Amino acid sequence: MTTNNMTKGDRDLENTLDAVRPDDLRLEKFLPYRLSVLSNRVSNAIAQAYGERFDLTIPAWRVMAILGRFPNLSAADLVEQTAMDKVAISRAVSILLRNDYITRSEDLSDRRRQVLNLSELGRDVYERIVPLAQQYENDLMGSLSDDERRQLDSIIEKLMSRAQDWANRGLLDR
Amino acid sequence: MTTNNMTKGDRDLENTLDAVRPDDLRLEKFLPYRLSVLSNRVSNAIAQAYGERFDLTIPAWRVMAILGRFPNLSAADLVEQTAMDKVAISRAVSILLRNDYITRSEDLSDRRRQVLNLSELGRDVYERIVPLAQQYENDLMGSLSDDERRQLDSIIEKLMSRAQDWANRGLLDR
DNA sequence: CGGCAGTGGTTACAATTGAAACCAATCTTA
DNA sequence: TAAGATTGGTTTCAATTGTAACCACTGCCG
Repeated sequence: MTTNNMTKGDRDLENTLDAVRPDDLRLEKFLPYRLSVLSNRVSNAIAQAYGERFDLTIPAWRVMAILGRFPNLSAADLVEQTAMDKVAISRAVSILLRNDYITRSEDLSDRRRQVLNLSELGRDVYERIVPLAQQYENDLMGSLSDDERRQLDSIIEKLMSRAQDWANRGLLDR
Repeated sequence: MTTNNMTKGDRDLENTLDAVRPDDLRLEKFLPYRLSVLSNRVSNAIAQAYGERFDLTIPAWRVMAILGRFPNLSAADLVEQTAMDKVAISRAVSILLRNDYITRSEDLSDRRRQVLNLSELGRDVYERIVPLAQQYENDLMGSLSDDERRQLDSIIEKLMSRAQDWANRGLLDR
């Protein structure tokens, strides 16, 4: 999968959209590219729905989604749960505080920590968004067969852990 | 947007990470979220590889990937091929020109258009990146079974077209 | 105790991205 | 052929995001 065995002459022939060189990269079939396009399309559609209705960014909504299930978390706990970074969490939290969607209280046993929770209002919003989110997901999943749905789960899991490996010890030499 | 059918008592029980309310959203199983995390991990790893070695952003590399297969395209053609927007293309092109990876020439039949091509240098780089890109892809795909690989292709296609529909006529009322 | 390494969280600043305005060339149509 | 509409492409400005520095507090070790 390394060398490119074409002559220069071959190449010169190809100056229309139909010409495809054998060893070229077919971007539209390249997994990282497809993932990125797919993910952006999905995220943008959903971000728009959240944003319009509730003045929430996606990171802010993620924080709510976690706090909805797991009360009394600190920002550091959220970092762990969401794979978002410190700063993103901090900004999301400040949006949510501004909207009165969450409350923040001191942790007396460690005065650096701040314990976060959904407020009454926040829980209301949470309970209205969850079905909306599920509707989007159902709509997506609705385009798949049962078999595909099952496989997708395991596929994502595998790809995710492989990509995670890259992040730790980089791929290749490096 | 007011009611909340849990009692306060219910809620107070749940202050550990193990507590899960039945109708909550499980973010870690939520497809849009997983796609986003996966795509970011993959893109970041690859962006780093391209960037370090060749001073290329991902958009810039995408432009090269298309020009490698399809010579003599204009920026507008690239927009069509890549699903990137005008501005992103324009910026990518200017990076590539600065690096002497592509050439730009007037289209005499329409003096608004500028015809783009890989330069000699650009083609060299292209031919070195293609195997690198394929190596990343193979590594990812390597974690899947043959069956999964086949399915993934069709799954992505379906999800993509569903998400595309959203972009056109928005999901739900709106 | 007193210092100092590590943690929780925010702030400041630079780089990236997106939206809209913009300029120049072309096309349309009267 | 002149006026307005359209297209190709760039620039500008605001919003978003990432990185690094930073402050306050805790915990550890002498």
